[in-house]
Amino acid sequence: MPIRTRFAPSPTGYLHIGGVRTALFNWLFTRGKGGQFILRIDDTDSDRNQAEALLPILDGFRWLGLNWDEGPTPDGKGSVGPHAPYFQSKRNHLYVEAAMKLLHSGYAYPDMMTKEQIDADRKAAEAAKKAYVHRGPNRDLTAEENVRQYQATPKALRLKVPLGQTVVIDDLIRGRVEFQTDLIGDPVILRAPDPDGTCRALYNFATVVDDVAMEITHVIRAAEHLSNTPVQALAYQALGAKVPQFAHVPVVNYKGDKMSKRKLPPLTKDELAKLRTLGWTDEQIKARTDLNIATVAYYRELGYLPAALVNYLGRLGWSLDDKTEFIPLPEMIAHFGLDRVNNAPGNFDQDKLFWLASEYMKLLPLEDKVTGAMPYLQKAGVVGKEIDAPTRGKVTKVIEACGDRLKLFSDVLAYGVFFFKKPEYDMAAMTKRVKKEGVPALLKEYAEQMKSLPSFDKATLEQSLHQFCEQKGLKLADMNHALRVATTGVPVGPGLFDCLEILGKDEVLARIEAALKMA
RNA sequence: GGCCCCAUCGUCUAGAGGCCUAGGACACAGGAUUUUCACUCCUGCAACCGGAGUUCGAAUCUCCGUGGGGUCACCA
Repeated sequence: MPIRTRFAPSPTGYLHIGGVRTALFNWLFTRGKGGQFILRIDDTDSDRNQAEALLPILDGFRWLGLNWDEGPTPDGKGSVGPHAPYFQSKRNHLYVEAAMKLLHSGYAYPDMMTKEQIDADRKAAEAAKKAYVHRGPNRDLTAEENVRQYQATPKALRLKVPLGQTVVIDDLIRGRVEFQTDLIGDPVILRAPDPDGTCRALYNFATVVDDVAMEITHVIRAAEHLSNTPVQALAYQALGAKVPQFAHVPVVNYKGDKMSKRKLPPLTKDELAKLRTLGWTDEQIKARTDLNIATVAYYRELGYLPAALVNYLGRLGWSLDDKTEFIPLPEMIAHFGLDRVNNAPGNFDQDKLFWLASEYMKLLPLEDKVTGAMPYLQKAGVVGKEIDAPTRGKVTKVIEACGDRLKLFSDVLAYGVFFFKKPEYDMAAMTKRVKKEGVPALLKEYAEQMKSLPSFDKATLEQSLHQFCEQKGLKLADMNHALRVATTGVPVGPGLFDCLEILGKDEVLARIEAALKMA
């Protein structure tokens, strides 16, 4: 039997880091074993703007390279696969059907107790410091009688939890976990009818019905679902279906707290500042409620390589061996196994992700770096929408000059905006490097010399500056700093001679002149 | 509160009784190289939650604590 796993995101409008990690484990597991990975949309309680809220999730998956064999169509409007539709909101009739089957076979019963009664019982149990275990009176009636009552007055349908049993879950990550059925209240599987007459299923039941229908063999999900598992296992049994293998992966924390998708941490001042330097306006930032350190979109906007995020997330809670950190996707697919997934929750560490991003960037071909960095220059407004050959050529040179300094695509702005617009002078650096005793005169003199240079390539420039310094009895560093700040405005950047060559003679001379006016 | 899960450097992890003086990586701190920064290369800092037990021997097994988390909905 082929391995089939699934990931069931809710259309929330963004792809959460923790969710991706879980999805990735599912995906890796099937890709390594030749199975199928299914995307099923868990939209039972929200039907408004569904496609719109789903798209960012599908886009995120595509960006990361996590493809699905069955699930929604790329536009999020339809379904592809033998078990369509893959939207739970479109599958309610199947849940009702399954619930009716359980009612007729005596595994489920209509609960005639009123909400008031249940609440009172619950309070009484709490007062007595005992666990409240719901058992509706109808569970002791015959199936025929329950069917009759349900047809007369449809109420919420509950699963009849067997008494005095032990449910054993052999979890692929946790090992053997046992639960006593006497502590599990009869769960509602189908709600009482809505005003319009539809009876909607509850998550715990819908999931089981879908997993059975879609022939899911391995349920790999977040550890928070472990407590739901016995109820679901009971539902499988009642349905007469084979219980799948379960694997509960540890949750992802952030600074020690759960990186919950329900309470996304707000952007910090630094993170906001970062986006602003990329050319984002406050309105644009505010409009993107999905931008947040816990969402995939945030890293995408900052110019992280998707391969780095995948590598990072794959290593969070799973290890290949005692030393390997850099694990490209093909290797991860080949070696991933649930047996090496950790039990303890892990903390999401932006530093390590950043480091991996730089490692992947180092290996990226120059052309790809150019393509990846271009949108940032465009967004900053220093490069037009249409990229002509000279522009692309210049950007290529800039990226090349940036070298390993470029860790994220957005770094092109940090290290290279001044190639595309007049420098914004860092006054502290100006004071330190240019407005110094004797420096303006030296700059002026060297500028004169540059005018007569036979060519303005970096080798010639380097040689000429060395010569100049030697004649003047200066250290190269002195002129270097002064020239850098005078021509780029800032104290850090690509190699000086790279900068000068890319800027070109006319621009360099003009900038030195401008800087001297300020000095 | 009941039930369930978890517990090694600040962080991610290796470790399935002797290979552990606890290894690697990120971060951090020093240093080397260098025209700044980045890269690279060295070096350093830094952990088995506590207590009993089992054993010749325990980070590893057992029990009891402690701490953290999850879950107990006609939410997902």
